[in-house]
Amino acid sequence: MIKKYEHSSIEKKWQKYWDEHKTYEVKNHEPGKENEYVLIEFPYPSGIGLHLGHCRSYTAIDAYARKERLCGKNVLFPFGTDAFGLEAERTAIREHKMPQEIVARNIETFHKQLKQLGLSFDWSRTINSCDEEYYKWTQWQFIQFFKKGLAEKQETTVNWCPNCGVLANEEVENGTCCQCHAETTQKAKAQWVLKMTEYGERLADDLSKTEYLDHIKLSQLNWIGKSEGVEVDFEIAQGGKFSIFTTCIETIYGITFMVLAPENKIIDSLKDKISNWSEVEAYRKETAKKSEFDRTEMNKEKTGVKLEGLSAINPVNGKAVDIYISDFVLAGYGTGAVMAVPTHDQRDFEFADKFNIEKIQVIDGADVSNKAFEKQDYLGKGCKLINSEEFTGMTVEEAKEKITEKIVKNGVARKKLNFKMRDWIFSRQRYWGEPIPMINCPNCGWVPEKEENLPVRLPKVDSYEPTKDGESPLSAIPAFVNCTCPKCGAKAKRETDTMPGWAGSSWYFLRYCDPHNDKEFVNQDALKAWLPVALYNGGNEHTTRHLLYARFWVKVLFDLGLVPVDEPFKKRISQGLILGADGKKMSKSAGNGIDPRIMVDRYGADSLRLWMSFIGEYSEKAVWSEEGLKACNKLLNRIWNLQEIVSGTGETQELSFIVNQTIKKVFDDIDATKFNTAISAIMILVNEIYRVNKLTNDEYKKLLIIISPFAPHFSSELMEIMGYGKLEEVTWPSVDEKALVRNEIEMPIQVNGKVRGVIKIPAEFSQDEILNEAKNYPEIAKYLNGEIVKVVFVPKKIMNIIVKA
RNA sequence: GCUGAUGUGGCGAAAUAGGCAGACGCAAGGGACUUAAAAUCCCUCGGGGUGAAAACUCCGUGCCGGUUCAAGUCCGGCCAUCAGCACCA
Repeated sequence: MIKKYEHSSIEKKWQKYWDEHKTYEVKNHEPGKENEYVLIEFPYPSGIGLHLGHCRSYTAIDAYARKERLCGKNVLFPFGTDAFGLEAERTAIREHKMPQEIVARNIETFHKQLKQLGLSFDWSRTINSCDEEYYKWTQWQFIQFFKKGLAEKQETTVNWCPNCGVLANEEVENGTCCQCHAETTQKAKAQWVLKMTEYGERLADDLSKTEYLDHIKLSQLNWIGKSEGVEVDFEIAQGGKFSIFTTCIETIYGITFMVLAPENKIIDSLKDKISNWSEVEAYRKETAKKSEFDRTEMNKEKTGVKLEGLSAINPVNGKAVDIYISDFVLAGYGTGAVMAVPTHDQRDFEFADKFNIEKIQVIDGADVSNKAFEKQDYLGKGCKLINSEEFTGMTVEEAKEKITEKIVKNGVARKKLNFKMRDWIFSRQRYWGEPIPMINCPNCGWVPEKEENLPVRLPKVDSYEPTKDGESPLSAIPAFVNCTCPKCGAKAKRETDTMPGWAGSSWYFLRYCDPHNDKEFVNQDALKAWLPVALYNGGNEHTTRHLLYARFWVKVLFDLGLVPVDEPFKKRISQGLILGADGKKMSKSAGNGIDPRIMVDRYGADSLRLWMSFIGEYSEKAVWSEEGLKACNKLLNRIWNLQEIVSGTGETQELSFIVNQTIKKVFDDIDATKFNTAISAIMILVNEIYRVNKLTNDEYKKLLIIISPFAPHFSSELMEIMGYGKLEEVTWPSVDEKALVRNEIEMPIQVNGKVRGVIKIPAEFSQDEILNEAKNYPEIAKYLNGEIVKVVFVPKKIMNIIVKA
C-alpha cells in the first residue's frame, strides 16, 4: 500500500533541501555547459505580498528555466526587487514610517512567499535597487552619460502632477498621472534630461534584431514614432525666418497659410511687427494655462489668432501667405511650426473653414469640398499632382522626390527624421530615489561628484514628504546641499533632485551577472558570459516605459564600450492578466481577489504551478477557477498513484509511441512558451497509461522528469521514493525517433471533400493501393458510385476522391 | 479617428506549413465501489432531423462573399469586443 500524496510536508522538505544545498546557485562559467540567461522583471515589493499575477509569470518562467537546466544548460535565473520610486514612498507616508523600513520588511515577505512556490532562483545573486552598493553604480553610470554629453540640465516645459511633481511623457495617461491619476498640467522647470531622441532611429531600427512578440515591437515603434520628412525654411516678408517640418512635401504648392505653436520663440522676436500683439499675448496666456489633456482633446473646435502684419513666403513659388498661431501645433514636436494645406490635411481644412482661408487642391483623385484628401488615402494609388507648376502631372511619389531635390539644392530645405518620442526627463523632486550625483559650481557650472566619493548617499531625514513648492525635500537639508566643487574647490551646491523610478530598473539585469562587485559596475567577462538575455518576461504595462528605457540605456553603455551587446533582450514575452472568477479584474473593492497562499495551503504549490500554466495561453488573459486548480491536483494524484502499477524496466510496447511523442511535445511546447498544451500532453499520456494499465520504472522516471518543471517538489519526492536519483542529476529524456515512426497509419478518406471513413493502412502504401483499400470499406464505397474524376493525395495526411455522379 | 489583437460547444480552451473542427480540462448526466457521503475508476456530452436502438443524415469556428479537391486557417467587405496611441504636421 502506497502513502497518500501529502503536498504540504513534501514541499517544505524540498524547499529546505534546495536552500541548504544551494541547488540553483550558478557560476558564470561551467565547463562543458552552454550559458543561458532567463529573466523575469524584478518586482516592486508591495506590502500585500505575492498576488496571482506573480504566480502565473514566475512559475511559468521557472518551468522554462528548469527545463533548460534539464537539457544541460547553465542557466542564470536571478531575482531582485525594485524598491525605489513613488509607490514605496507613498506607502511609507501613509504608514508614517521611513521607506527604508517598509522596504526591508516587504522584501523579507516576498522572499519567503517566493520560496513557498518552489522557484529555482539563484538567491545568492539577489539585488535591490535602493541598496547603496547598487545605486552607487546607477549614479556612476549617470556620470558616464553626463561625460558623453547625453545628460543635460535643460529648461523645459514638463508634465506636472500636483502630487507627484514632474512626470515623464511615458508617465502621463490621458492627461492624468499614471500613479495617482491627478490631472497634470504643463510647467516650465529646469530638469535633467537624458537625450533619448539621439537614439530614436536605432531604438526603432534595431527592433528587427530582436524576437519580441509582434505587438510589443509595434507598440514600441508607435511610441518612438519615427517619421521621415523635410525641414523647409520660410522667409518672413517683414524680416526673419522660421522652419517647418513636413512629411508631405508634395503638397507644398497647396499652402494657403502657416501656423506656429503659441510657445514658439520666434513670435517674441517679431513682436514689433505684429499689430494685434495684445490679442496674441492673450491667446498665448490662455494656452499656457491649459492642461495637456484639454489641449489634446480631439474633435475640439480649432482656435487661433492671426499674426496681423506678417506674411510668410513659400520658397517654391514666392507666394505670400498669412501666419497664425494655434494650440493644435505642438511646441515640442518638429520645429513647432507647420505649413498648412487645407485640401490635404483635415486639421488644416477645419482651421481654414473657421478662419475663411482659401483652399487649393494640388493632388488629383478626390473631391475636397467637404473634407481633405489625406496622405493615407492618396499614397500608393498613382495619384497625380495638379496646380504645381513643373511638377504638375507627376505621381505623388515622383513629386516627393523631385520637389525635395529642388529645394534642397536651393539651400532652403534638408531631409530630416523626427520622433514623437521625447528626451527622457530624469529629475524628480522626491526623496525616495537615487540622488543625482551632480554639483553646481559658480565657476565651473555642472560638475559630477568624484567617482571615488560615490555613492552620494540619500540622507536619513525626519521628514521626507514632498514640498508644497515642488522642490525636492533634499533642498531643505543644508548639510546635503552645501559642498565644494570637485574641480576648483569653490563653495558649491549639490543637486537635490533624485532619479525617476525607472533608473535602477534600466540596468539591473546587467548587475545580476556580477552582483557583488565593488570595483566596477559589472565585470566585462561576466557580461560576456551571459548577455544577451535569452528570454525576458514582464508586464505589458512596461512595453513603452521600462523596456524602452532599458534598451536606450544599454545602447549608450555599448557606445561607451561598457557592455558587449547593443540589444539587451533577445526575446520578450508578457503574461496575460488573471481575472477573478466573475471575469472582472481582481480588486479589493470587487471582492473577487484570490490569495495564492490559501491555494498553496489547500492544494500545494505544485498544483497551483500546474494550474497557472494550464489555465490558458500564457500571453492571454485568463479567468480564475478553483475547479481548474482541483483538476491539476487530481493529475498529480493520478501520477502519484501510478506507483502501484509500476514494475520492471525497459518499455511497454503499447506506450512506446506515446511516451516518446509526449517527451517531444512537452519539450517543444515549453520552448515555445505554450505551457498549457505541454500540460495537456502530459494528461493525455497519463490517461493512456491508465487505459493500458502497465508502466515500467524507466517510463515512470521519464514521466516524472518531464512534469518536474511544473511540479518540482512532487517529482523530487517521487524520484526519491522510487530510487531514481536526484532531479538535479538527471537530464531531459531523449526521444527515440524510431519509436515515433509508425508502420501502420490511419488515413481519413474524403469523397467530394467530405470525410467518409478512416482506413488503416501500412505507412508506405501508394496512392493506388490506398484507393483500392478504401473501396473495401463499405461506408466509403457507397459514395463511389460514379466516375472518379480526380484523386487528391497528401501522403500520410489525407486522400480526397472526386466523384462525378 | 488611427493602429493592433481577438471572435470556435454550457464554460476555459486545442488544431506545426490550407488536410478528420472541438484535443485536454471544467461543469452536467449516467454507471461501478460504498450503509452513506467524499475520494477514486468507467461511460456519455456542438446543434437539428429520421430512428425503439444501433445507426444514418444535414448544419456548424462573429456575418456576407471569394479562391481551392479541401478554409477556423488564405483573400475582399462588414459587425462586435478588447488594448495601445490620440491634433505628431
